[in-house]
Amino acid sequence: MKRMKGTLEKLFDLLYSHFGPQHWWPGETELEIIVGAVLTQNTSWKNVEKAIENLKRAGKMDLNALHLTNESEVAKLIRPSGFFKLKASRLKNIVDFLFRAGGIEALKEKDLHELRETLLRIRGIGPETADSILLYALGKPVFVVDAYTRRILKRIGLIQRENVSYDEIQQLFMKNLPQDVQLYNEYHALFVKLGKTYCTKRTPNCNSCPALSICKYGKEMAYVR
DNA sequence: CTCCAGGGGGCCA
DNA sequence: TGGCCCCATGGA
Repeated sequence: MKRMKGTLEKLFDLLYSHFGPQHWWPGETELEIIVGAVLTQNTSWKNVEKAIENLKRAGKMDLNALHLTNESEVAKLIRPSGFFKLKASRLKNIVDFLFRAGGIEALKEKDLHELRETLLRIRGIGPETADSILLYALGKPVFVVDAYTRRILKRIGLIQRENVSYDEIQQLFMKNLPQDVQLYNEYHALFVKLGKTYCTKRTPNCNSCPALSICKYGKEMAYVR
């Protein structure tokens, strides 16, 4: 992997000037962000919204309430987000952890590296979910890599292989950009925006993309072999 | 009808 | 490690 200081900043500027600030994560509270991070695993955000709305309406978007609610009841409420039994179990795992940790606020004091490792040990919390929680709920400078990120990087030619690891992509950004929470927040959100709008699987070329300069720009260079 | 969506874990070579 | 399969609803 080559060094590419400057390149990623320019890509960010192109995205930001085209789409503007994204005001992420789409959730009102830290708990809601964490819940959303689990529910959106391989699931469209539209379906996640319905599940979150169900939880709110039932008065369950609250750490204590959620902790006291049994798993099958949670499963019933989050049904629209798919994989509902699996996700009810995963939600219970993270909620129990938060409860035992003394609440979300208490987590912010912990060492970032140790906290990430701890989150990754929870069943159902993988790298993307952990990093989403760290960045968007806890305000830690961690770059989130998701399916859109991969697809966009691949399409504009910044990565060439199909099997570039999560950590490899994350390091690409974190080693070449300042460790800035607000920058990482916007960058990932902008990738999702571009991904949802013009870089889906159903739009395999960039011809309809108004941010075409991004594609042309990326294709001139390859950074990850 | 088929394909896809802001993953993660288990299993096997 | 790396590839496959499973989990499941709702929209295109």
